[in-house]
Amino acid sequence: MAAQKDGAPLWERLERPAPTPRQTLSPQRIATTAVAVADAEGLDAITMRRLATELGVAPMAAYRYVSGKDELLELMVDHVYAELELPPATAGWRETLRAIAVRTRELMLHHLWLGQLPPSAMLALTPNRTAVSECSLRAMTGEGLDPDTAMAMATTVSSFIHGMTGSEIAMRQVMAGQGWSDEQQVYTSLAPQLTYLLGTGRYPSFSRYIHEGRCKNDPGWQFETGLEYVLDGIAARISAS
Amino acid sequence: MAAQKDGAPLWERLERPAPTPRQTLSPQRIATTAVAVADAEGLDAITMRRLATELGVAPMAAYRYVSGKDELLELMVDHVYAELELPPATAGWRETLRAIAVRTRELMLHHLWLGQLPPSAMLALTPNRTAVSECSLRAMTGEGLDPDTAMAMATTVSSFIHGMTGSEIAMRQVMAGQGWSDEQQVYTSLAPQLTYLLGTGRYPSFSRYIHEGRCKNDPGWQFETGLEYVLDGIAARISAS
DNA sequence: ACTCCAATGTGTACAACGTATCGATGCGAA
DNA sequence: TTCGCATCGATACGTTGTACACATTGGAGT
Repeated sequence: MAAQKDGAPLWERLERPAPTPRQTLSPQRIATTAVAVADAEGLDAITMRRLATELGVAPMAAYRYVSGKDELLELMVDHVYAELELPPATAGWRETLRAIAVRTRELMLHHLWLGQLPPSAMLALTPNRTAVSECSLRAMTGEGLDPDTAMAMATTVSSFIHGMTGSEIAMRQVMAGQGWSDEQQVYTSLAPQLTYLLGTGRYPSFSRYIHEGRCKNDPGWQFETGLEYVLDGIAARISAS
Repeated sequence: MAAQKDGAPLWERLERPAPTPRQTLSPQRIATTAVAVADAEGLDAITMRRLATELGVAPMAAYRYVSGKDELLELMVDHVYAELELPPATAGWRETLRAIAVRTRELMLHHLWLGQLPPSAMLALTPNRTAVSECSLRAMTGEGLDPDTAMAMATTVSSFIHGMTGSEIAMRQVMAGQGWSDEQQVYTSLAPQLTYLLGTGRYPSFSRYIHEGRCKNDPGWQFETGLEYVLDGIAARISAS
């Protein structure tokens, strides 16, 4: 618990003036370099030691600013979510949710490690992340919905985003881990698994999709198609009330 | 690569007869004990060493059956997905998808570690897991949809399931990590973060939900409500075609 | 201008992890 | 019985997160 001189949460500590102007280290610098490393080499490259060397500093130095690796990840999450540009308050609920969905997916694809976060960092209540929830929640309550329904709708879209993009990221991750660059190459290099399973003849529909599907290589199409399904379902409930 | 005497995938190796009847160890026994440990103490408790002591065996013994920790996780995943009872082929697409959704959620809540899997295990193509995909895919193709659309619809529901249940699990995980048992206690013990953020006044809609929402403590309601939204959206597309 | 003290970064250390390597052992075929 | 191989044991290495104690610094109060 080296980081907190009192019990205040990370974000409150962050907003009061820097304790001392001397520092070669700061939460900002820690966050940006950690994000740079994670973007370039994946989440596994994020090591307290690696971070320290990257900062030109002793292994334990960063512990003055984050209480441990979990808080480091929270810091990174909040840092990248600042990139996400929120739609204006004048936009309709559907445009708002769609924009947030598309941009969240882009954000996650720019920072693949967002798909591998441990539970604590996954639902960490960071300011910039909460701002996104606030934005979609406001869009729904503007339709005159009660808070519970509004939240359920926003959460539904959010769950779809993270589920869909999460598996898209997992796919890329596995690809990158093997050095496969082409997505078609995955289906042929994953072949030992795939051809065996399909060869059992127990998965006819799945097999048919593999052989006849045309959009296998386009996660973007799957994402936007599915997103419209979800938004349609929500729209039906709104117009019905 | 101690596990494969040839390059065959895990599941193919599994189905040919046991190499030798002597063994005190077997993939089955490894899977069941590993799942038992993970269920009781979380995924972090799954250690090759811990697994070995639990099996009453030397630390490296299990490497004879799985090539590493990743394959161990795949084995565990496939093992628990065998529990999932699939709806009959006679059921309609909506009943099929709903049943799979509800039961997948139950499965994940019975095995919380399913929400924390690394990317490789997350999208691992295991037999029992593929059987689930096959089932929902068959339900959709039965509606006369082309393979791509059928897959997009099945994937949409699947993404919703994993996104929603994933964050529900993350919540429980954080609770369990702190020893909080009551869910109401989370909202008051998460207070340092929450009250600070809400105190800034920058999140009015979010704040209103926290204070006025009534279903905050019922993830089951959120799940089933959101699921109906998603299914409604899909139904609209099916009847429109 | 000098002192002091809290804030800051350093150095060392430990337990636990995944797993490579090699040696011991015991079963089944000959 | 003997051979050979599948199986399991023992030991070891490099890496991880982080606890702990120490050195250093720079500004506030005298």
